[in-house]
Amino acid sequence: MTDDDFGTAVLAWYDLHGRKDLPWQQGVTPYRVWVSEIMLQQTQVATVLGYFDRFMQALPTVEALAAAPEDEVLHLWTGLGYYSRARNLHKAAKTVVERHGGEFPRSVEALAELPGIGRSTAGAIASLSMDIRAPILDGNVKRVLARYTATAGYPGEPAVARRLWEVADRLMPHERVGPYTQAMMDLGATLCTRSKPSCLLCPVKPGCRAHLQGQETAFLTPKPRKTLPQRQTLMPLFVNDANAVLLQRRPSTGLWGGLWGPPEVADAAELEALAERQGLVIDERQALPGLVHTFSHFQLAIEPWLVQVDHRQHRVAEGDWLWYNLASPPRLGLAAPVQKLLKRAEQALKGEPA
DNA sequence: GAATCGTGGGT
DNA sequence: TACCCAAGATT
Repeated sequence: MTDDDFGTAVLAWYDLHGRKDLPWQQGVTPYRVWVSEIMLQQTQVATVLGYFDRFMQALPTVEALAAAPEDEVLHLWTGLGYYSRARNLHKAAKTVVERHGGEFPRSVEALAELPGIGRSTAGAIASLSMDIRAPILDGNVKRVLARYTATAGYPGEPAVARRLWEVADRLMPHERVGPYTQAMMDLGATLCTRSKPSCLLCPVKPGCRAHLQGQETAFLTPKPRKTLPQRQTLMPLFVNDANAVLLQRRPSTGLWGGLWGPPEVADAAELEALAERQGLVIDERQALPGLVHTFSHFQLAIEPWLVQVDHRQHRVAEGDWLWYNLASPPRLGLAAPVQKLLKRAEQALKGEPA
């Protein structure tokens, strides 16, 4: 197959078998495509389906997003993970409104200057919503191209990535760039899967070096793994008589950046000291069942304590602290395990067994 | 170049 | 079960 044949075959396959009914493919605009692409970074389509429409309904335009409080944006992102994506999205929206008059810049280079938009996401936005010829290189496309060219090596290595970008650029047609971009992702997602690829149905099988060698699953080279470090933390859930839990805004960098959560302490003594500092008089406390959460790069053991405090004694927390009312929760960002903890605290307060 | 950043699904 | 890793970007 020639390079031209590749694009032609991929597009013909897309017209018959590509996905055209995803929410962000309806009423295509740079804003909708941008939000979807950010949500889809390292996140499966099925997961994003539960977030995209709700986000768009709450913040239909880049102006609405730019004007929204950060807590609202993080609230809409709650449970989706990689929360810096949401903060960067918010920041980029403000830039688009304030510096570009509410219009997205119409080049990959300018798009990639916005926070949270790298080369691949910029290529996706440009090709899908602006008809600009710019390739993408996400997990799906990496796999398709690594197999098609039998490119060995872990793509995290810059030399391998550089080579795949060259291939991506060389094989991209000059017409119908939007459908082509969508087609490449669909090909990787539905046919050229990590295990058991459906080569029989593949439009570019005649030119696929990996298939010709019978070595499809030898690509991609997997990421080298290390053993997960273990961490441990104590999370006191201070509850007042109104069934509100004391939460603290976490720093914008690091784990769960910008979200709200229970304070973290190393031991019981530190818990006492924290209560003292906040003017909280402890009525009673009990340990709730522990929680072990596995992240990509470490494992965290959370020991939650339910600590009921005397409402007549405490003063209202301010600044980075707030009382989170379980009955009427405010709109702010919570990490998934924190949501789980709050639910657990609510049950314990109702007297239900843990 | 290596670490960091979440959560959920597939094998 | 224990890994792998998904429409990656940033530091």
